[in-house]
Amino acid sequence: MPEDRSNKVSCNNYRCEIELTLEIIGGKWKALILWELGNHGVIRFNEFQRYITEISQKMLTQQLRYLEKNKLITRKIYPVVPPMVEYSLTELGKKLIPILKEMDVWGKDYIFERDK
Amino acid sequence: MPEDRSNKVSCNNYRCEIELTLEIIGGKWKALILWELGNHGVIRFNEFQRYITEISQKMLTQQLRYLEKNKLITRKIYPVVPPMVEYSLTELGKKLIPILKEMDVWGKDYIFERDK
DNA sequence: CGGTATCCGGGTAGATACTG
DNA sequence: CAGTATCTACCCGGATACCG
Repeated sequence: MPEDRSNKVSCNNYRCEIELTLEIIGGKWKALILWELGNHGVIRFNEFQRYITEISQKMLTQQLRYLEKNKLITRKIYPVVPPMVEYSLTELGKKLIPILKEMDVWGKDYIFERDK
Repeated sequence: MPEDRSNKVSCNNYRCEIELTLEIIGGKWKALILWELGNHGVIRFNEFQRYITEISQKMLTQQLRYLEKNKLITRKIYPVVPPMVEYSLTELGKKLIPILKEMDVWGKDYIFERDK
């Protein structure tokens, strides 16, 4: 799975933790997934598809696996028929939410200031 | 220049300001460039190449143009020989630095917690 | 319901050469 | 010094089909 760059983080200098953080929340979907989990607490797979309507099944699965592997979310499987899977934030993942909030605030201010 | 996505930000819902912010600081180099500007104040083109040794000339130019176009940095040209160009943060760009700092802090904590 | 597998196009980023 | 120009490789993400 090419999504998993956790072993090839290009850390050559002291600045690399920003690069690391950006690798984890970067890309088109991961921050949005974390944001929704921050808002709703627990989300099932098909609920994600309703919250983030534009995402494909493949990308959703791929990004959820990436976030799980990097310990930002947990995946809880209920052995029922039909299958039921719930996703939620880990403690590490929860610590990211304030940063996402600030990015949201900055983005709103940016639009306002840029267009003045 | 395909770097410029400012006209095709995929904003369909209320969450899109995170997406917007991520488009602006996302990718491999932009956050790093802003971070260096936050540290040093004013940076010349070839100084960037010393601070961020892995970046190619092409990508540096491309990313600087993108950031300038989106009003996060200013480009000051001195009409001298040899040419001298200085880059610095705009007010909008400066507001981004605290977020980058927090991403740096989160990244360090993440490494620590993840490996426990 | 919650996934996998496979194919495919387009854009990102690298290498190299050249320039005012 | 501070860039352009061009050519190329790779991989991200979309579409579609299938499965336990």
